[in-house]
Amino acid sequence: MICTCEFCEIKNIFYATVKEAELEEFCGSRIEKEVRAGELIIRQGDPIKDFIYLKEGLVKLYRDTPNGRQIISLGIPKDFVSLLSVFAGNSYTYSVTALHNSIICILDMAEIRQLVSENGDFAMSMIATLNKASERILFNYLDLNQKRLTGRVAQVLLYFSDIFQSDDFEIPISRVEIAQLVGMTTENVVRTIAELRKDNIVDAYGKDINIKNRDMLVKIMNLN
Amino acid sequence: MICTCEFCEIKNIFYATVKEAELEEFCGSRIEKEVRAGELIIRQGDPIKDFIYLKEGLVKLYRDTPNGRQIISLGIPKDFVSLLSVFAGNSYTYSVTALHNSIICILDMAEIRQLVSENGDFAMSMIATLNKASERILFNYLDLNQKRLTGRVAQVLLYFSDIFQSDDFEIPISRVEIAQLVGMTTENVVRTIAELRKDNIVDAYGKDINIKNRDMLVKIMNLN
DNA sequence: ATCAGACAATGATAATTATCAATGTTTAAG
DNA sequence: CTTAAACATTGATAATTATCATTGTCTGAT
Repeated sequence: MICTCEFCEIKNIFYATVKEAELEEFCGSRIEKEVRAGELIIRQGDPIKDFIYLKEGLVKLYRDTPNGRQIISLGIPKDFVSLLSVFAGNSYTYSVTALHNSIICILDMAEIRQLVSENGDFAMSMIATLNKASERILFNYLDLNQKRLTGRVAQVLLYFSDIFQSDDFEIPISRVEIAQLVGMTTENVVRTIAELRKDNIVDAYGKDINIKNRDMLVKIMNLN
Repeated sequence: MICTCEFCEIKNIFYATVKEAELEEFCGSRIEKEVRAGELIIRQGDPIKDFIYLKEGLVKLYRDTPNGRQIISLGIPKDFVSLLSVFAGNSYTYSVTALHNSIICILDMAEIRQLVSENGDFAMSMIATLNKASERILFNYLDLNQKRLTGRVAQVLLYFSDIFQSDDFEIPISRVEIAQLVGMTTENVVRTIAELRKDNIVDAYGKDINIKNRDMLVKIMNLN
């Protein structure tokens, strides 16, 4: 047996739905790959041949337009990095780059398609997962757009706090990238974080963040 | 045979993928319903029991939050009105209301699920369609957020022009709804349209719009 | 037909955010 | 270890957008 990752989401879908023989065949053709922080995993415009799953690490999904770069979302372990457009189009409409050193699992898209076609339960799980992920991204955006800058920054900080399960963490992206993620200028990201520091709501030295007053930060997120 | 709509998207998926007997059974259990302009089709929070397809007319998908209402997208004929969250959650995360008198086709969600499970080709088509629709909505939002107010209004007007295949049409939504669709205030929607009129780019009397200088309108959409 | 409530329009003003400029700091490549 | 490039910071200012106030207009229910 080649698939040994205990908590692999895809494998779990399989276990629930696929015969043992299918699983082995499938696992045999997958490629596990280490990527370094900063390394490009998917390039916007590239043909979609693989289905990519994030085993370990942290990545950003973003797109470049004539008007600048927008970060669409971050991917954490167990996320399908291929999610938008994999079943819809021929080429990727966004890029993916590793933020931390990461391990990705590369599956053949044709095989995934075949599995969807042949295995109804697998298809259902796949639809549900993709549906959930794209809804989360969309609604997150809708939420952001109702907020002012302070609220957006608060939301980002609380998001990271949630990912790292701590009030004390290192922001995995630069100020520039925060700006691209929430749709504001870099200068205003800096200023807003400085404000939060002055108001004693967070400690912030560069990328090190400590949330000192979570209740207030949540209030700011909701009111602005 | 009960399914007689010549251009039904769902039926077409079936034809390509489903046995004749399945199709008849399925069609037998569908309900076709007329809804009047203004009528609520799906209420945010309601349990998801049906899968709804728009045969005729125009609808809006929107959600209400503590900070106000946001229109997520408009649905046109052949759109799946149930798209976000149908396969992901138990209840609708958004509402749907008819803008024009419309005809919807109501299918049993359990039957759709069963078909996905039993019929791989159907599953593939379903994934592709949902994937495409949610990507369109998301990227449309990302586009909007890079634009200033003038650009957003220009984009909306061109969008309607595209739906109605004419430079001369009646906006199907109010100024208030345009504001909810593109994330700006009603006052600024009014002002922006007034600007476009003064600059001789559109004629606008109430809901009647005539695009007089399409090239310029496209430029405004792209530059702002 | 009329009347309340929603919608539309416009101006004045305030609040928010972006832009521009300048300078300090960190980081990665050689 | 050094150095250029990217990143971060801050202030001043301009541009954009929202808010508030007021008035006019349309529309659907009685």
